[in-house]
Formats: sequence, C-alpha cells, structure tokens
Amino acid sequence: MKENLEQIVQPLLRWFDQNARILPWRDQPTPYRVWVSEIMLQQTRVEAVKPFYQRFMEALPDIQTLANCEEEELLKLWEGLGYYNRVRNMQIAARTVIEEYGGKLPDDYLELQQLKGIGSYTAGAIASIAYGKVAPAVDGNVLRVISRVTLSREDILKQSVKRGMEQAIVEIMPADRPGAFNQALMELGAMVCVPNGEPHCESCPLKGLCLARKMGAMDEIPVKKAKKPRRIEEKTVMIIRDGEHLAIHKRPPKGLLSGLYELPNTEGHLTQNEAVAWIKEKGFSPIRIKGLETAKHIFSHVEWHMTAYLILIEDPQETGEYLFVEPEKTEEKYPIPAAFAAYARYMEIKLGQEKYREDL
DNA sequence: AACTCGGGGCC
DNA sequence: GGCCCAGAGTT
Repeated sequence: MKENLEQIVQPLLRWFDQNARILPWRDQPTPYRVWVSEIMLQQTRVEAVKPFYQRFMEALPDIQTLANCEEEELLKLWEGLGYYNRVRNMQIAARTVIEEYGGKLPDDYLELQQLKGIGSYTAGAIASIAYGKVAPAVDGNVLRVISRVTLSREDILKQSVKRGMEQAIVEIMPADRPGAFNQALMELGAMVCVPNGEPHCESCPLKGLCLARKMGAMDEIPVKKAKKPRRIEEKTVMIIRDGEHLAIHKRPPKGLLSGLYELPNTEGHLTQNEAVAWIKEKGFSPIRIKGLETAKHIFSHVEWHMTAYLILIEDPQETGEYLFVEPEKTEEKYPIPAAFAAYARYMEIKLGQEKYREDL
C-alpha cells in the first residue's frame, strides 16, 4: 500500500505548484490566519468563506482581540456562515492559548487537538501549513481522492477509515513540504476529483495510477453510508410591529442556533384566530393582522416549514422575553440566522406601506 | 457509533 | 430534491 501510494507525491506537488488557487489565507500563512481559515472552512466551501474571512481578520486581527471580543459582535461576524459553535469554541480556545501558551498557538499536532474546536483535521492543517510539521490533514477531499486512487470501497464516514487514511498519509508525506502536500490533496479534491458530478480525470496528475479510473469506478467511490432523513418541524413566525419597532427574541444558550436572535415563533401552523390568541396571551394588543406566504428552511438534520403573520400591535411593554428594536439596528447589531431570510422584507417595511388584510 | 449543528451551490 | 462541503463536540 505504501509503495503504491508513494507514487502520488511528486506528481501531486508538481501539479499543485502549477495550479494552486490564490486564496486570502495562503497569502501569509501565520498560525492565527491558518487557524481562522480552517475553522471557517469546516463543512464550508472556499467561495462561501472568502468574504467572511476578509471581514473577520480586519475586525479581529490577532488572538488577543479574538479573546476579548463581545459574543454578540463575534456572532455578528459569523452571521450567515452557520455552525455558530465554531466561532464560540474558537474564542474559548483563544483564551486558553493566552492563559496556557502565552498567546502563541502550539505547533504540536496532539497539543493542538486539546484546544476547543480543533480536531484531527484542523490540528494537522495548522501544524503542517503554518508550522511546516509532518502531520496529516484528512478532510472530505482527501478521503475521496485517496479512496479513488486506491479503489477503496470502505465507508469513508467511519472513524476507523479516517484514522487509517491519516496513518497512510503520514507515511508518504514529504518532510520538506508537508503543508503543500496536504493542501495539494485538498486542492485536487476540490478542483479535479470533485465531489459532485464527473471528476475531471483528463487533467488529473494522478490519472496514470488511479485505480478507480482504471476500473471506470469513479462514480462508485467514495462509499458513504446513507444518512437518516431529516425530521420536519412546523412553525408559525410572527412579525410583530408597533410601527417603529420590531419584536425579536434571543434563542436559548443551547441547541440549534443557540444565542442568536430570531423572529417570535411557535410550534405548529396556527390559523389566524389562533395567532391572534397567541399574541394576546403574550400580553400584546394586536390591532391588525395579515397572513403571509409560507417558507421552508433546510438545516442539516431538520427542516422548518413555516407559515407567518404580520401583526401590528399597540405600544408594547417590555416583557423581557421579547426585545423591541428598530429594524435598522437589527441589521447592524443583532445576529439573525438565514432561516428567517424569507421574511426579511416584512421586518424592514415602514408602517403604512403594507396593507393589512384585517382590522381587529 | 450515532446524533447534533447552517447554509448554500451544484447536479 | 438530493448531495456534500478544508469537521468537531456531545451523548
């Protein structure tokens, strides 16, 4: 196995030298810059990360500023990227680095993995790219490329398969260019040995030795066990306006979208009468109400099927549960997940522009 | 080992 | 409509 796999090293490095994309985090691969990029890139495509990365690095240029950042501002910088615990964990790790390592990110593969949010992949990426150390960085790209090259039909979602791949990679990794080698594998997976659609084998530096290509089995590999279907949650979303302000609600500190702000909502699809009753139960005095279009938002493991109402109320008293904010302030200050994007225009409209269907 | 956690682009 | 992405933490 090792003898065979060793043949990929030089062609891969040569290809990478000619074809590496210019990416913001490749510019000055300092430990912090690599760290931030790798956290953002977890389960997230390069093109999606780019705009977030630039803005984040300007706002929080080093570990110290990250450690000191207010959580609200931190989440605002991450708004729309998803997997929000990534950035909270990164801040926890930043504080650990300051307290235990004098503010310098460790260079050791195993020590890095002790930090919150840094697993085997991210530890290997930082150690190899930022510190030039021999360590594996096996992500979905690498699992796909290597399993195709070796015609492996093992389930790449199994931990044991990933560990085996990490070991195999370490054994062939060139000691003089570990960072380039890890990035080359990922780059090939992203640009040539692509995850969806036909791989571009004609332009692949490994086409001569790829066993999946030899057998015409590129479409059968990698093998992944089927995942279970998403559950569906029905919700009714309330856009509650008093004319000047919009009601928002901070989600609980644990679970889905924890700590982010949302439009008031409740379980199930409520009729208009039920929605009015719900509003009154919350202590508000509705004046007018209008039913809005339905919307769907898909998460990894859940689907929200939403219906919604636009509701005008009399001047609210602060309940503590709900915050009444100016819509413009919402955009600059409160992180709101993309799940509510379908109703964004109702959050922003000026009172009077919208015709309510019914007076109450 | 199974489940949780976002969002978007591509087929 | 399904797939998967420079994964990691929790149970």
